[in-house]
Amino acid sequence: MAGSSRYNTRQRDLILEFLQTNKSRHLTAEEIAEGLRGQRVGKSTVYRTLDLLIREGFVRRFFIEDGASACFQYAPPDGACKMHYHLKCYNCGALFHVECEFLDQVEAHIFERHGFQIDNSKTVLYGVCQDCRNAGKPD
Amino acid sequence: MAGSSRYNTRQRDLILEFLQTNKSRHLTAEEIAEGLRGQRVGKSTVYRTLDLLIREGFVRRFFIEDGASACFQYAPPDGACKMHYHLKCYNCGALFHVECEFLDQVEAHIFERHGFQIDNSKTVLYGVCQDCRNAGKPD
DNA sequence: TTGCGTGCAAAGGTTTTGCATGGCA
DNA sequence: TGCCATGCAAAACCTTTGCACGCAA
Repeated sequence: MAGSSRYNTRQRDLILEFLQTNKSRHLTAEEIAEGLRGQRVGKSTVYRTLDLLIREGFVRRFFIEDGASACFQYAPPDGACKMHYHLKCYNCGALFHVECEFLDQVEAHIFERHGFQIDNSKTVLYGVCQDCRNAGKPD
Repeated sequence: MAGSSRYNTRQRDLILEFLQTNKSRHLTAEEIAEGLRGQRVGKSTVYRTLDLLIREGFVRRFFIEDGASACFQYAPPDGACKMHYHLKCYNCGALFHVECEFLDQVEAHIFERHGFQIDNSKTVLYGVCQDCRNAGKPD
């Protein structure tokens, strides 16, 4: 279930469970390792397992505006996150899941008119969320 | 012209010129340094100059799907790239500049309906370009 | 001449890799 | 038991920083 790899291990289950529990967030490898502190999961294992889960399509990797480190998110092929776009506030870091027919139309339009097949599983739209705008412009 | 910094230096001119010459591409710091090889431009200077140009609004920084390194692109505040979206093929790396009223509509829609202000200067739509699709699915 | 900008090298942070050991099947 | 997965530490990589020197104004 956790993937088609040969063995199921305690560590892989823990990592996958942690990702599922936090499926609405973008997590760094550091945060995952930190969240599993005390449960004997090495950081290399976190990276290796994430690579595995990405290859198997259970996890997506994003590169966030800050740049330093990659972010990961649980998003199985048949899950809800397959079908929608992600908006990321670069001020507060909040992540929004938007199911929007406009975006679907754009996807179709870009495909028909410009010959480009957008992959929404790899795309994040950056901007500023309502709360941050209300709180005053970020500097 | 190259920015409001105190001094204009040979290195800064070279870097800016290289960025302008390649304005349709996403360049890594490495590629910029490489492109100026033999012209006595240190890599630290590339990074420092890019930071400066970003702060001054002449250059944008992107974080690309491959992940390892950041990409930079010349895009002055009054330039053409201000007004449109970028499509990046994650198979061949090609970058497309798309001016599309659909995208503007989506931007407006997301803003009105979802309260989120998309910043197209930070957003890149990932997918597969026509040539790569025609050449057969990437693996 | 002044002091910012540069280059080199070292430091800092993230991710990958090598190798012996542990644990799943 | 066989062999994949793990953990540690070292390596690899990108980016930033410290410091003395060079160069623009």
